[in-house]
Amino acid sequence: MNPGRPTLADVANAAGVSVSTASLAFSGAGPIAGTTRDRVLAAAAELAYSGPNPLGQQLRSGRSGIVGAIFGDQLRRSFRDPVSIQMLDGLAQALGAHGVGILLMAAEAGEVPPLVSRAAMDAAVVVLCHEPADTLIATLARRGIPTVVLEGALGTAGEETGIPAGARIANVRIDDRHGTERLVRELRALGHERFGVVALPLGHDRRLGELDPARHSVAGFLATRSRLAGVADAGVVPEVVIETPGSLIEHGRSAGHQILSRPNPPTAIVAQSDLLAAGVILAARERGLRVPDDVSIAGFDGVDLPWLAPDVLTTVRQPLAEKGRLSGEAAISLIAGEMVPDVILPVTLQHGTTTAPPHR
Amino acid sequence: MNPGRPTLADVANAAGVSVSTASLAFSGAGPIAGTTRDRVLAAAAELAYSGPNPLGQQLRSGRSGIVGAIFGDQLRRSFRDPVSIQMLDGLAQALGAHGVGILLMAAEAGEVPPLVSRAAMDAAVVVLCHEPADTLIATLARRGIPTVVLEGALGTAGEETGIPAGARIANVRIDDRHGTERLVRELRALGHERFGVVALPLGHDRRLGELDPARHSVAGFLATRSRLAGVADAGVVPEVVIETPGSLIEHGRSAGHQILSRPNPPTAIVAQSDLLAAGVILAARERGLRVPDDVSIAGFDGVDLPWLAPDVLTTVRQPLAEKGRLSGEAAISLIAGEMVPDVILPVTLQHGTTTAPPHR
DNA sequence: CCGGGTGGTCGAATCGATTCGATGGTGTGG
DNA sequence: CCACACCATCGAATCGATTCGACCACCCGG
Repeated sequence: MNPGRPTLADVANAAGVSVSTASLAFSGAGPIAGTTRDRVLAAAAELAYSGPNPLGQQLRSGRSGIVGAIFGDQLRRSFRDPVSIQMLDGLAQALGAHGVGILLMAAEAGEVPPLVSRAAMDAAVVVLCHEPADTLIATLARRGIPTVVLEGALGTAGEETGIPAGARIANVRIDDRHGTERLVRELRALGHERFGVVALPLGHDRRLGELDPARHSVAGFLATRSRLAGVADAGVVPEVVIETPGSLIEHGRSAGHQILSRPNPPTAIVAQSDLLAAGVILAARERGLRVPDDVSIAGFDGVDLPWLAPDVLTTVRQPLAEKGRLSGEAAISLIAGEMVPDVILPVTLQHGTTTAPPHR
Repeated sequence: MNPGRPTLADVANAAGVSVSTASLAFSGAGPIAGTTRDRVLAAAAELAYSGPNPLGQQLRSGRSGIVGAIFGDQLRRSFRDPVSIQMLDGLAQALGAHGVGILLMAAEAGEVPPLVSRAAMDAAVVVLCHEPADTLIATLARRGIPTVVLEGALGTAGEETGIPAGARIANVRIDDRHGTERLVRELRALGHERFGVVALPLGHDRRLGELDPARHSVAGFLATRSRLAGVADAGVVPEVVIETPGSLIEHGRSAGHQILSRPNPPTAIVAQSDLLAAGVILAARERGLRVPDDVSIAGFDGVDLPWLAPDVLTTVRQPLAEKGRLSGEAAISLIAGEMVPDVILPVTLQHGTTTAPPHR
């Protein structure tokens, strides 16, 4: 401890009042005479006392004033995707408005970072971006920390996941299934019949390449991952599905090359994120293919990609900052002990210049 | 407070030992019989006690296990620049290795966010990216919080800035002045004589346009902002300096258009960041200018810009993750009460395809 | 057989604040 | 002039853990 730093008791002493009175002078809770308060504040200034020690307040109140935000990868990678950042920004705004801080944590590859099991938090927001998070959530639940799960698996509520029954968990997600379905239906309406899909990571193994048939059948994949269940809903079975290690441009680029180097490649490529789609577009450009004349490419998220000019990506826009804000408010409500209903945010189709009828 | 959550006292009670013994069972500090420890742990499991309450530990130890990271803008904007993110990633790694968490704070336009004056932190890292931060640093100093300042003004140590004398402050910066000088010298060696400069924000007002002569003369500007003092060191007085509201692609693009639309524009444009330089390149492309044949463009930072292909930016690379790591370690040392010497990291010139001899 | 050392346990103080109930004093209304 | 009420202040308990010094019993060596 910083030795010699004055405490409230020192200030009270110097001001000639009791500790409880000095406390009132700072908190303003309870009646106190103006002259007394001034005397206390003067004494505080004299001693260079910079206000009540937050640790004492926290122990007393049982609140740390902190919400943990847990991301599913190294920050360097998570934050290269504007999706995470816009989310985080919305979250920061909502929590900041309540004077609550954000404790940043990165959970690589399904590990549970020590901070998750040890740090003081009033609530947690799990932002894994499409990775399973059961052990993480179970750890938080065991600690009794209310948790907001973003885009979590559908059956988060106490199943055989090791998550205790009474856990206070709120879910926030977007209607990605419908969004994808509408996108794919439009592509079909344009005349496309053969599709390629570039998918976000399906597990913790982070591989790049065609769907591993030993672990996921195309059908099973379409059934379990809601963002792409919409593909099946639109009546499409993709010719090829490439799994990527993350939502980054270079992964999309590699996947794009893999798809476009096939003999007679699909005429439409649906990527599970905008960055992946941007990578596919770069790959197409590198192969001398014109977008959308030779191949249509669509993304998902609706983030700004100014450098993609002159192309404007056709995509499904989700309200990212809004999602962050709602998560923050859900966390605040959970802390206040309120029940929080699950939220499903709508998405909107956004037409760009990267999709068109197939060339024949 | 979460009512009914068991405390160490409850566990001790259930195990039939004293509180102090129960504490030893968890912390492992001090002698304890194996059988006793097992009994305590069993009782803990029985009661669903998930380990000592961090708030209690924190008060007792006087440590919160948290370091604040303060950024100079909305997170949404700060984090669109890979510079901040790589820094943050290095910081997270260094702090994570010591079990210390990062509390994220955004300080817009010179304001001091409430968290800075109220939240519990053992140290702070101020990452303002070239904005003045005196009031912020003074606030932290008044609270007795040791602080690491990145790329701070040169005279941070207790001047007439309102920063108390005994403040424990460490500075980490890069040798940007030399880096810029070397870059500009190379451009001159290539034959360039007329330069344009795209600058990062100079104050809190965040304007876009030519240097406001009422507030900064070109000479004064070159003298005070170290990253560009190097331009003067190289013996160059730029023909035009455009001030931007931030390090973003679109700002660089606007600035680029402003410079390139002049009659007889400069042959070389030096941007104070890679994102700004990328924006200038986009502007040049939009105007039908060839880079580097018609205009040479250089940046600063050395971040990956895969989407700029086929161009590869000529730039000055700074070790960003390393800078973050060192800042984290500096913070840890400060917390431990050690003195931390200022650090100046070297930069390296990185040749790309965006600079060449001027066209005549 | 006795004394010293030691390993294990416990009680109590401590960290820094908040808050409740009690007390004393003053002012006002009847 | 008395009594009631209310305002300001204070003392003490409390939040949940850590840690220091005391203590007890046991073991071992002399």
